Amino acid sequence: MKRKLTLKSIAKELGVSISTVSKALRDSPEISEETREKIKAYAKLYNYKPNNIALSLKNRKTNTIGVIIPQIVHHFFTTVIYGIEQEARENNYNVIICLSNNAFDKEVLNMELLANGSTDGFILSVSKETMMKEDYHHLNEVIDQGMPVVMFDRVVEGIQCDRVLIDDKAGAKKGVTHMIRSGCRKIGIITSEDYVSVGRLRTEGYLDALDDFGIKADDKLILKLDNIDDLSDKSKKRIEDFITNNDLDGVFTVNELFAVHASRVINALGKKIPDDISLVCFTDGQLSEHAVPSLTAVSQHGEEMGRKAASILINKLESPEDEEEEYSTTYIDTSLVERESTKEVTRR
Amino acid sequence: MKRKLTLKSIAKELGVSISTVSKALRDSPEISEETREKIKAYAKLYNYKPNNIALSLKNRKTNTIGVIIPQIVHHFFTTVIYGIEQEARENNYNVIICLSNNAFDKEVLNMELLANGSTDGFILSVSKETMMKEDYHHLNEVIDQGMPVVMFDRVVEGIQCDRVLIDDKAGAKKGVTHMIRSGCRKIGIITSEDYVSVGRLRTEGYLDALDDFGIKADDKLILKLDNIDDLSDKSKKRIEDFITNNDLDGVFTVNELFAVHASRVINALGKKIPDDISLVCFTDGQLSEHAVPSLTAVSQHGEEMGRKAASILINKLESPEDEEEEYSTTYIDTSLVERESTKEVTRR
DNA sequence: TAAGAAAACTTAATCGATTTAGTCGCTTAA
DNA sequence: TTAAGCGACTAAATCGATTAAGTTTTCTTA
Repeated sequence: MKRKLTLKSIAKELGVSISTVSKALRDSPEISEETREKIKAYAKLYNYKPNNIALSLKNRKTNTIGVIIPQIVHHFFTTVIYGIEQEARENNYNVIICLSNNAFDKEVLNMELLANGSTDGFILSVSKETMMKEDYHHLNEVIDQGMPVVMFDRVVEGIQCDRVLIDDKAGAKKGVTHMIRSGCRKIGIITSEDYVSVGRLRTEGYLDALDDFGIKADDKLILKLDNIDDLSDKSKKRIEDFITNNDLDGVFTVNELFAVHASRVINALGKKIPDDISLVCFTDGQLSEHAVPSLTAVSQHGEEMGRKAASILINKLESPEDEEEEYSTTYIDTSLVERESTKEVTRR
Repeated sequence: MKRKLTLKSIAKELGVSISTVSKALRDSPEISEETREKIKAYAKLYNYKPNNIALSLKNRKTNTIGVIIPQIVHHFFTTVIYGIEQEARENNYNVIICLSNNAFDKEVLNMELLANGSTDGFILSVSKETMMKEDYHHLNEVIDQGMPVVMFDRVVEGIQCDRVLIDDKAGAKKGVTHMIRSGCRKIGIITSEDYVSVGRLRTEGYLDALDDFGIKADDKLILKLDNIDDLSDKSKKRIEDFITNNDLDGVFTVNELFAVHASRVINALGKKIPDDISLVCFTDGQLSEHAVPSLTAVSQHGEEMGRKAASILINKLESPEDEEEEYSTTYIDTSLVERESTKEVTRR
């Protein structure tokens, strides 16, 4: 096992000082052509690579972005990470990913951990528990220490940071509008409790769309489940009852999972999608694409979101410290992917 | 914006030396009770946390595991990461995740990057391109530098490292055996070209199962697609032809995607699952669970795999350096999840 | 030819922590 | 009386790199 090369070991081997080696490798004009070439040749031959940790310490800069997300086992987040990765790589940044598992304590722990020198800034989507607790001291702490934070998707108010959001309201409106245009008049929504911001906003979009077409909203047609990330047996049951007991001609859901189960229930009732009931969901993932029938979905463009968040963060990191602090909110547009679960809109 | 506390700033504030502060915080008996209490109180009040980067440099240990995977947008890998995360957290390690995107160059780049001081060891699943190229110099390099490596899922031979594998062959055999027991006699397999190890092994398991029941294998019933991670239009077409042109009563696929498309094709042909054709796939993910009909699947236990890989790596990292080097290969068992796409096995 | 400049290096400080090897004053035993 | 011993600290080296501030040595040039 050979030990890694360091400036010191190279210096010793070639009989020069450490700083000569360092300068030679960085093409300093202070070092003679001859010495420079010799050192560079040696370094190349033995594949010298500077130690990142030492550089981070010296420069007080890690060139690393910390990403904290509720859960990775979620297709949307994986696409966001992919976007962050891309943008980071292009700008010579690394990415450290930590999972909060939707738990407040773990989110706090992770942030403290990464804040102690491991990262220059954060990109995060707050956990559900944090949203319920409304305790953001960990966020304020790192911001206080001068680390920029960019929140995405699940954001909270009152924090000094940039925000990148899916335009949930407009997206939901887009989906529901499509259903109305294709002929639906009694559209139900399967959403989450209001404390999950995305649930609330998507519900608003749904109501907006109805309003635009002069359709009166009906509370009975709004089903609020308590967990947007899973599909518990209890939730399944509630979806079944919801669809069975309301004579709907369209169902909009705030995620794929709810939609897939709705599809199953509709099927079991002997009704046809989309002829009897249309189905549209928020989030365009594997399930929407491959379900039978495939689902018309509001696509979230997670990759673009990740790229945007990373680009904003890197920009903050590279701009002079004492610049006027301003925080932006960016909306990432959604698009509607039409598939088999909706009827065609006939345009005149 | 307040600057982070350092030992230096605390020392200055309290009028003692840096080493006194360090020792006091680590409860050294060298420091008097009184001084110790004073320093600890101050540190607690202002929430002092040591700088991880400095510690890493000093200790030549980062307590970080580098994970390199082909792609995160893949449910199986996300579960593995989850397992790694868990085990790492419990042992006070951090996890850095990097994506290779199935590209050789990026895999090399990532490893070099992380090897320069950022991590103590690696957990990786090699990219498809690396497997095709059979170029493993980047792996040998980090191993040469004394960094332990654990390979999982997609492993290659001839590298000095531990391995954690899904028992692909046994798993496939389990799935196919189940189909045979439930009455299938003409079973086709949709797999990948042989250079992808998991594809090859699963094909072997399929052949084994047939052999056990004295069913003669038929090359025409084996469809080898060239990309196991995606479902290209070309692959779709080949699946369609494969199912249409062979009068199968069972189809086994090496992943979910192939199965979902097979299901669609079978449906379109007007055949019933499982009455006319049974369907079993490797990998128990979202698609198998939520498809209609839901798919009987060979479950891979990714989380267990991740935990195991992390535990092996951490063990290596914590054991004395000069210990006899031995490399293990661990198989993670699979289990069969029976769902709607297969008939029940009638036992006598 | 001697002072000044330029070339080519080396020394040492620094980042933030740990740790070994001192230092200094005070007590205690021979 | 004095050296040894001890308690309570501090100084300095170290991890691996960068860089400002020296130090030589050689070359110009008045």
